[in-house]
Amino acid sequence: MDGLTLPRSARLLKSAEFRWVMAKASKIYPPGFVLFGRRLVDSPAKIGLAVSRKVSKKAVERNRIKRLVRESFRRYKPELVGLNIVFVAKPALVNMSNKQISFHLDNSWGRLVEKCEKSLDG
RNA sequence: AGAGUCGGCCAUACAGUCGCUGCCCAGCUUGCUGGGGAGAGGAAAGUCCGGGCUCCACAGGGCAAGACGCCAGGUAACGCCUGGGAGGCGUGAGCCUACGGAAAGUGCCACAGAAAUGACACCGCCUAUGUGCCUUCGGGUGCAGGUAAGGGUGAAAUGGUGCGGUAAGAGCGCACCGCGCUGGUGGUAACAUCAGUGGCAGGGUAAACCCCGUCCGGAGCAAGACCAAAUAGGGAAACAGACCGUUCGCGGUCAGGUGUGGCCCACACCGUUUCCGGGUAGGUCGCUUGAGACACGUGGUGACGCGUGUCCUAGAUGAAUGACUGUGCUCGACAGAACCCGGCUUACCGGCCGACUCUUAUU
Repeated sequence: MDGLTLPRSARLLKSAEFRWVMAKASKIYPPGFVLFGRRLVDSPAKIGLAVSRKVSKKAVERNRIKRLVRESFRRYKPELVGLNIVFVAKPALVNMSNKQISFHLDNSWGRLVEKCEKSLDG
């Protein structure tokens, strides 16, 4: 069970960190959201969330999405070492159930890792 | 038992594992580990009112704009709440009311109707009055004139009913009701009620302009206070290498570093250090002890006030309160704190408690 925690050191907390990732990121587009990934040597896996009021005007909906993302990221964190990730939600997520969103998230982490490896080679 | 009214309360529950954010204690490597304990709502929402708090402005006062508008009270304050009055709805418990002014002025009111407010004579009614005609001398009828009782129109036609009165009628007179004025009585008041008096104001609309009265400086926690990298620029001080001159203020000459270049020359750039002030990223405070919660007592019809005791009950900031598993049932609605309170409004699966009303039946 080691490593399945989500301390603040595993979060992107500053706008500078967000800009650094977005500036030169590998992107994948699963249904309802976008993942930006960028490799940083000697860094733990880090995630930053961006769920704006454009996605939903209801705070409950936005919280629901963020909680699902954090939970999925927490479980897959050991496979994502050295990667800084930014999650950007889209309005389509509101109409999806918790199970659907979790399914798409769980499938996306691996694809993001592959994409980053490729861009590193190229 | 059924139907209903009002008030209050709850918001899937329990257990286990993992995860997140503050707080307290201990340890060390000072941001981690271990332990303990806490962690969304009745609306946290809409941001529609009122206040606290912060900064700015401000001698005093006025205008404008806006809100409010029966009376009294409660409150920090309110556009809120409580009690009362008036009007309306309901068999009732109860509920609803933007409830000041239309004899200050302006605007608007289709159509219909004879006439729409300085009212009006279409039909009808009248023959008392003036006059013409007819006459069987009873009267009949035209015109003038009188008449707002009746018909008809309209949202609205100078108050309603009855009696008297009259040529027919009319507040013309009278009684009761309505309205205005004056006074008495009850009530803090709104208002109620009684007596007198005037024959009687004249449609609606003020959530149309408006008039009267009351209240109101502006911006908001991204308020505001503090700490403070890197880079550029500002100010001050010290040190400015060697030599020469000096009127002791300084002046002159030669050097230094970095970059370009194979190198000399050359070209370009640069005083150094320390401190000060402003200030960006970032950080800290504001930030949860407060018009506070609960219990008891007490004053008040009540909103609420007072007294005593006990308690501390989220504080995030790229933004915490979640995930999984199991069990139970009525199968779980609307929905997530963001400086803090008091209200209003809107959303909502349902459940529980208390008081009361109506209908029916039984004893």
